[in-house]
Amino acid sequence: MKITNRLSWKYVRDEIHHEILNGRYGPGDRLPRDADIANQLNCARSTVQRAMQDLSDIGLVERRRKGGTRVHPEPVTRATLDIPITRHEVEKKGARYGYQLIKQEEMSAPRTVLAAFELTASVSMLRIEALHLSDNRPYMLEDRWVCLDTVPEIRDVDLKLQSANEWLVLNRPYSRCDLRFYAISADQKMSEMLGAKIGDALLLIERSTWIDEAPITTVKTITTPGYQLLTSS
Amino acid sequence: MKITNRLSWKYVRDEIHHEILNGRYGPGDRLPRDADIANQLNCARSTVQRAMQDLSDIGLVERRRKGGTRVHPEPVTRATLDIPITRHEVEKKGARYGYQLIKQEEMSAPRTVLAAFELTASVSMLRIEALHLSDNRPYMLEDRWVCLDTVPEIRDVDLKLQSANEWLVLNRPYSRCDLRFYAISADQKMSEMLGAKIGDALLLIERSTWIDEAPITTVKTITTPGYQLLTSS
DNA sequence: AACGGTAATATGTAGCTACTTAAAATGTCA
DNA sequence: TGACATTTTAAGTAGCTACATATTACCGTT
Repeated sequence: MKITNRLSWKYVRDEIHHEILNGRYGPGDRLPRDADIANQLNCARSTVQRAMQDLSDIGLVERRRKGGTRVHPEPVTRATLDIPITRHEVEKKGARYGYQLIKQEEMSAPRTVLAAFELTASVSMLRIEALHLSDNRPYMLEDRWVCLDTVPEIRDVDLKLQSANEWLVLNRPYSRCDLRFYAISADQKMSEMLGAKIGDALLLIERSTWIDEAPITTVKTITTPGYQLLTSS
Repeated sequence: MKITNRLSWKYVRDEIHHEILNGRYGPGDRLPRDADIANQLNCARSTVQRAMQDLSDIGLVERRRKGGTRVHPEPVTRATLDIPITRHEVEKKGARYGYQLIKQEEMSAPRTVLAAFELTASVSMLRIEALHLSDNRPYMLEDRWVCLDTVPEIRDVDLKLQSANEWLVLNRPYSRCDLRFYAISADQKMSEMLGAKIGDALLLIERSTWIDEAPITTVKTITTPGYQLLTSS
């Protein structure tokens, strides 16, 4: 006959969430103190704390010491994106993954690349161009720069066999990652590589990673026409 | 002389993170049990639990009851995007925000819109076209559908004064939000509205929201040429 | 009224215990 | 050997206490 009369913190979280959804509390409104909510719901303060922390994480409420908790006055749509290794992305769709190394050369990084890393002095990098394939059709074009100071071992990797994308993700975890999304028109070269028409609108994903303060890699991922990026949740 | 010899869970988290970054544990490797780590670092298991939970949230490790903790075997790049109310976005850049209602009409939702909500039967919706301005220049074109069953009050809102974007976000919190990003070429109408050239590549953000199971709104946000979406962190 | 120091207070964190639960590992029987 | 039941294990959760810390709020001085 022992029913679980303990409240889970998720229950508490959803309870508060509903009160906000129902309009009981609107943007900017202050919520009761954790202790009062705990008392009201007959649970421990730590349970309310966990619930509130979660609501704070998703951007629904704002919490400050002594200031209390209030509904976020400027609601934002917060979304989580998962960007997998390209090979996994293709294989998850049930397609056969393929990969072509187009170019690989050591050279000094141009200004635009240095800018992505917030660097001023020039450094030596490995430039890699590669094409990812799905069922033998072009899927993604990647234009990558790898910092040789930070990742000298990349010189010894045979990038004809394994993509730099995969090697780096598996062997060089990062501590910081900046992402940037925008649209570009396919130029002559891109259209050839991707099997698109010149002028086609393409989604471009730019990603730069660091390990602590040291730059690892920056890559422009150019997708085929019609490619869509979806949120994970 | 009382120095804080207690370890914060963030310290523990970073400690474990570093061990993964340093290659001590690679993708797929199993980490010690929480209790052992706690013992080793001389802290409580609950502290390790919090640290691990965080590492699990960012997708670095995978945890399962009895199975233990292991480094995620297929590392993903997990990013968080914040999409603010358009007016706030413009004002944060120091520009003056403007807004124009282009069209507003009640009609039955077309198939594409129903699809976004995973609906089959047709429902009555309010279609809204509007243009957001930054310093009197076009900034974003929004093409929106609002479900009148779920949000009948929208009929009484003067959308010439306040954008549906802002009214909805402030008054209609959602419990589910799907996002979709892709690139399109500007057609005749878009180019006129946004002051772009026909064929320009534009980033399109599609967003659909629900409250519980009920659809609220779906909107296509068409940005001006060169618009970039950045991660928040 | 402006300023500055101090007290009050709500959240944040750490540690402990006790119990729950999912799932892996093991054992049992056909 | 394979299918199924049982045990064991490691993470997950809840509750409590104690203390830390960031602000706000208050009060007294000028």
